[in-house]
Amino acid sequence: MRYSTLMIPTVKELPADAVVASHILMLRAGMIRKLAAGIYVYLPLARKVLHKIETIVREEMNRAGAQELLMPAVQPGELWKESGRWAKYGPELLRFKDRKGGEFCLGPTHEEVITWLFANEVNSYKQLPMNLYQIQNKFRDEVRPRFGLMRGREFMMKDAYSFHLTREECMEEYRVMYDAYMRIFTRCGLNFKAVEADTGSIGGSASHEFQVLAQSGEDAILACDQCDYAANVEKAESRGVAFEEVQVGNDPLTKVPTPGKHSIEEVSEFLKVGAEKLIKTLIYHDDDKNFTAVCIRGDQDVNEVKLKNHLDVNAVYLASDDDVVKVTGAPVGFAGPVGLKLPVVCDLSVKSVADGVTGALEKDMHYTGVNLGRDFTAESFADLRQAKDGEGCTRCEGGTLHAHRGIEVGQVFYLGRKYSEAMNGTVLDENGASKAVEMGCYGIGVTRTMAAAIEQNHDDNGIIWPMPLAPYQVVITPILYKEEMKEAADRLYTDLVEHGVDVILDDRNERAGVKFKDADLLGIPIRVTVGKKSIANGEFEWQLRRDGERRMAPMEQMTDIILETIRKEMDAHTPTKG
RNA sequence: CGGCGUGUAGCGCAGCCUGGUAGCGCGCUUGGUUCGGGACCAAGAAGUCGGAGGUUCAAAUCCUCUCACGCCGACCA
Repeated sequence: MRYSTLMIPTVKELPADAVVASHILMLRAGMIRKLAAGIYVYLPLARKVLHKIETIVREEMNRAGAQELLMPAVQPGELWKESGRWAKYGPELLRFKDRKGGEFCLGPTHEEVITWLFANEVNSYKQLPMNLYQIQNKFRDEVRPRFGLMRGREFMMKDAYSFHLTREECMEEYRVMYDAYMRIFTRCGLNFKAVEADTGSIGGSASHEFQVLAQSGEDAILACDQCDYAANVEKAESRGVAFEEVQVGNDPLTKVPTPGKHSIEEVSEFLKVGAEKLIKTLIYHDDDKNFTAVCIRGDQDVNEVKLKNHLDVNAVYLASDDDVVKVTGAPVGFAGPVGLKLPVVCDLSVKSVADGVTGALEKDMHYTGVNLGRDFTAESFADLRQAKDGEGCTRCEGGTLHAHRGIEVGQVFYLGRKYSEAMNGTVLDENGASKAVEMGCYGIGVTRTMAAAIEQNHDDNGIIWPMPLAPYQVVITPILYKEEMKEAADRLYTDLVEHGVDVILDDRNERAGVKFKDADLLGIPIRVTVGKKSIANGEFEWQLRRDGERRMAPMEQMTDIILETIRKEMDAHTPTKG
């Protein structure tokens, strides 16, 4: 394309309300414009990148045997009531009524619709397995959209749903999708990790997230340096302070005054005992205000996702100050399991505390010499603690977990029969018996993937696209678009176009500096500079955006060199045959 | 949802405290000189000062309400 005909409104100044690199750079490079909070227009350059991501996604999904379809963004509330999510999904579900007062929503995801379709159209086990996907805009009314495309309200997503007669077949498909995702993100040229994850509001029981590693990522990940174990911290396990056997001491249970000391640090310092001798007691409640006391060693933190799963509730909330007073009889800071009239669940770390210290359910008082089993009992034990950087790996010998930040660009779920049972997703098996099918679902945030690619690939001058995602592979920059420079640039441009290269000819009547700055900002991987002196020597000057190093090439070889460079760059991101 | 903040030309901002002609930079248009890392000169176009109500002779400026947007936070006893 000729630059002069393209709509690429670049801007020099930093956008006022953008914070992260991808947001700033997409605004500056003329890729996106905000229409409303978390809602963006994708300008031609962004649309091209999205097309490239979509193409990779389609190729790999098709290769894995999935079929593309397209479902409506507008969905009847009826379906959501049937699945139970009309009530459960919360305010993120954008609801509205049609003229007849019928309830609808904008689809944040499509389990309901796909299951409806499946229930109506598929009747026999002979039609299984089946995997259907679409690429479509989703709407989630996020509490706080932020960081440009990283957390938008309307965003492009590839969502796939698979149906199987047995759990085994479903898990097999899960593995196929996992592999397809590995190939997709590899082909996108991204540095990413597949990590074990919690299943969240979608439901189900097995899940991996695909996280693009970047400092600005919203997710925290722990990954082993020895084996391939990696998990979202929400889910991560570590070899930490779990004890099989309860440690019991001999000190008597003693009530001691601890005036005004309510934090772990304060109590620890005041009583001159380490935080690992304290048993922290936190009061949580669920949506129905059922209270539970959670005990954990003082130097550890509760992982609320693990707690939520252990209690098998929709959500857990730390009790308010008032509620704490109501259920423990003492202000915040003095809760303890001894004599507490609430169900107590303990993290495994509590077993390691002998002669511990806890709140005494009385203002300004703590107990010392507290022993599990002797002074209090737990209703249940579970791994409820937050795993931390530097702790041991539970999956291998000697491995250590390290923290990373990640941007979740994809997730695969094993759903089981959650939706099929709720919505008549059944087939007849070979014995003629009706069976609810096993389902999996598999998502990729297409627009977020674009943002993540920029987070991972940029410098002070702009974006540095990996070749597979670059909106254009080559930009030809004539110092002046006239006379011999124009002729040489035009010839090279025509030649590259004929060879199928995605190329921009910067034919604008701008000074060279302007064109260079824009080329860098847009992040085009290869730039050919057409200058008077070099073409007088029969040469083009060219460089890679990645290293900026200037190279010279005989004019007649330029096309071949570019084709070869593109090929190498693409090969570098081609997954090994599998 | 809570806290803080911001809405003035397409973008970035000043003006508001102390009411009285709406301004600067970038961008845009026209002409000219330039031309290897965001040129220069000259002349222009462009704003219901987020919206509604109020105070006042007079409101971008003061008051009330409202909308939109952004940042931070969402509790570890």
